[in-house]
Amino acid sequence: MNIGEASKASGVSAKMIRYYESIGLIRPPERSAASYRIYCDNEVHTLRFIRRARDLGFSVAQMSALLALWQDRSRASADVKSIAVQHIEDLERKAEALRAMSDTLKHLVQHCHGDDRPDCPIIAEFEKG
Amino acid sequence: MNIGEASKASGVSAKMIRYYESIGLIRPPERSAASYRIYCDNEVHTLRFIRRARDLGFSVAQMSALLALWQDRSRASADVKSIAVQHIEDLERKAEALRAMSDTLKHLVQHCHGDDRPDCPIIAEFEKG
DNA sequence: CTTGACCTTACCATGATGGGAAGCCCCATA
DNA sequence: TATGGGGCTTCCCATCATGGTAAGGTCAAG
Repeated sequence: MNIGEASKASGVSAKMIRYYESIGLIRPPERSAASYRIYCDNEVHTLRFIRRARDLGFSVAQMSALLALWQDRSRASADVKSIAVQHIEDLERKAEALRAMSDTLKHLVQHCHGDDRPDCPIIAEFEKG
Repeated sequence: MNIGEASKASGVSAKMIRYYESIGLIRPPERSAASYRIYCDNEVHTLRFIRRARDLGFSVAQMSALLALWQDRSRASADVKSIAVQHIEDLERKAEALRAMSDTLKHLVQHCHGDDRPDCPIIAEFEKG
């Protein structure tokens, strides 16, 4: 299977597959005589694992840890859980920060008449001492 | 006022002040004989404006538009409002995406016993076909 | 054999920020 | 007056995950 097919089968772009290989997240695959990367189902399986983790916002470093745990038959589920819990906290902290910004802005927007006049509480807020 | 003092007075790091200048968000200030940047209250005022907008998550491009509107005495508040409304939508979309990720993960975490056993629905989710 | 689709590597860009090095400058204190 | 420490300058590099592009090799179908 060429990289294009592996990409389609896994949902990870060819570009990112090469990138993940270059940073050591995945192992270099076999190569054809013409230096084409050749993937087997096993590797596509790994790529799908990566895609799912990535879709949940895990960083490359976290994915690397998760992959190691995945391949460790004697892993403790507690180890996986602690990575996930940590990540949930990160996600919630970030979501909360965004929410706080949008709440502040919504408040300002509500008080902006939004017409042809220059008077604007949003600008006033940014300008204030 | 040197860049360090302007930084303290505005809450924008010296590094970022130089960066904002380099990309044209702010005008190059006067220079001393020794090429030191010299800022006056006016410029610090602008920097504070920038910091407030940045703290609400506006991009440099948006801040540039907001600065132009700020300095335009005949602006329509509708123009400011529309930038803000657009940004609120962006923020909410991003917050929602993070929230969705964390909800999915929380669900998985709840079903992970998190002990010494390798059995783990989080890993299982990433692995599944 | 040609053509088009695919692959390879290598480099550049994003956005906002920080880090660091090399060198110059200014002020206060000994 | 000399010196030391801290601040300033520019320039380059790194982040993080991703995309783009260019130059060149390869493969398969017609």
